Amino acid sequence: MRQDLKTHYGHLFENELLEEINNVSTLKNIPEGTQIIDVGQTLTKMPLLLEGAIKILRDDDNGDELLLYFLEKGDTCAMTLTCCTGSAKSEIKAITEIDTKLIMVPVFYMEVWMGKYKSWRDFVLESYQTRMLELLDTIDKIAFLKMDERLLNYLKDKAMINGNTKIKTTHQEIAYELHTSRVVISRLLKKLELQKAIVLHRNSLELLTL
DNA sequence: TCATTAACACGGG
DNA sequence: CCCGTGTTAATGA
Repeated sequence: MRQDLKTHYGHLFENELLEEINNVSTLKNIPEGTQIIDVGQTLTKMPLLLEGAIKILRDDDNGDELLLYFLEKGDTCAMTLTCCTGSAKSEIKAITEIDTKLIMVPVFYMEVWMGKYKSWRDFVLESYQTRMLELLDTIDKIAFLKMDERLLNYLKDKAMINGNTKIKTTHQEIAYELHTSRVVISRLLKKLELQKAIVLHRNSLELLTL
């Protein structure tokens, strides 16, 4: 784990901090499609991503969901950052998008390191800033883009994260994450296929334009 | 006009 | 058969 830390966070944190992280954290390998955090769950550890990707979803009252953004390597969970003091509950749901390797840090150390290490403070603040911008970007898309543009955007994000233009998903799953109905997704996907932007298969599709 | 809902047929695993 | 997919008709915003 020490080597993993060095590789992914060595350029951010000084050796002393890396050593502390190493001493108090646990390394986890989490398979694709695993729910890591649920709404209402109390957060006791904060994740530092080494490899893989996690999708962050917001649940509404009816059990409907909406994709907020993806976390990739080097990212951390902003939700954890906001409720590191006390024992606040999570407002979001986190599910691994692909196989993911991450380090879990007990939230107790978050505060300690905030005062002790400038590099940690900078990292937390910058993460917070980045997540905020991602959120704004998502809000912009929901507010100003039509569903067909959002769909294409979503597919490109997926392709980017998987490092592959072949995307393994169903129309229904896309519909949930973009918060619309499957009929719409099916129709739009069909349209994209006619435009030669994608190729449709069962349980997967392939992106042709990047 | 366009999204949603329900309903149905098709077909692959 | 079960489920994902493609399509349509009715309804509503």
